[in-house]
Amino acid sequence: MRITNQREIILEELRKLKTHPTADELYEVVRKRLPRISIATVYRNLERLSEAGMIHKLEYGGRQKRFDGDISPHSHVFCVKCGRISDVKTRDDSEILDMVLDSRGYKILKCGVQFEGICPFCQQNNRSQKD
Amino acid sequence: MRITNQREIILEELRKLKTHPTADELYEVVRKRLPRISIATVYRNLERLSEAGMIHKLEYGGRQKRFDGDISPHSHVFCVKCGRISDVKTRDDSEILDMVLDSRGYKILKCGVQFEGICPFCQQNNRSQKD
DNA sequence: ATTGGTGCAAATGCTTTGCATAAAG
DNA sequence: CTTTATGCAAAGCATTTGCACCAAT
Repeated sequence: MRITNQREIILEELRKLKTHPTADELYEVVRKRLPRISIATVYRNLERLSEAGMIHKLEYGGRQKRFDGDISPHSHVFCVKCGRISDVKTRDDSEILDMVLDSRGYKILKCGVQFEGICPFCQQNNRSQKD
Repeated sequence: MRITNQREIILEELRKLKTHPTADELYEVVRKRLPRISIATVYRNLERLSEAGMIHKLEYGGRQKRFDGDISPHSHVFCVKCGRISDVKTRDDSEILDMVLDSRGYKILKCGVQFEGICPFCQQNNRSQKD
């Protein structure tokens, strides 16, 4: 994979953010350093980087995809009100595969626990940040 | 929730299918019984029914949502090649919440294990059914 | 009678693509 | 010099919405 300026800065900025940004949120951040970058470039690079396993693509709640520059093993909670995603610390992940009794002939490549809940902000406000 | 003909038949047909259909796949099936039904009605009802907990909405892989008329506790595998979703039998689900060490102030509403893999069909063909 | 649901078509919103140009190796 | 990536604008696709009409309670 060719190292372009755009690719480098996208990765760098994503790694700085702890917010699991959407593509357009990251685009706004990257734009401060590369004002002429296209949103298409951001999408294309996030795709390439996640294929390469250098970042994680998070798909929750049927909304916008979110991206995580931290690829160390951890789980996520999705706030059903505002769509925010946060980290969840859990015990060892590998126990999960031991739970499988019948996978119907699938070759299982990966597994993960996904949580849904209400984030601290929405608990206080009893409504969404973004709705 | 009012019981309309459309709503009844959508639920009935979804419960018959073991394939975790997308909204448009279900639309094609329902259309055989209600030729004048609109895809919007299918979407609206799938939404209402899943809010009511009568069906499950499955969101995997950033593709089309899939729906499951079987709400008994079970997990799913998503085939990364063709997008098919199948059931996975696992041991008791409640152990998962016990795995949480730190949920960052979120009130956790639900949790689930998600698996990704290659379905038997794609293993044989070494390519996707739909690509 | 009143509320909620439907069908249709148009709109939305996120994401992807075609194409000509530019940069990387 | 040969890929591979970029920027731009347009297209794509799943889903949602506005609105007038219809049906269920």
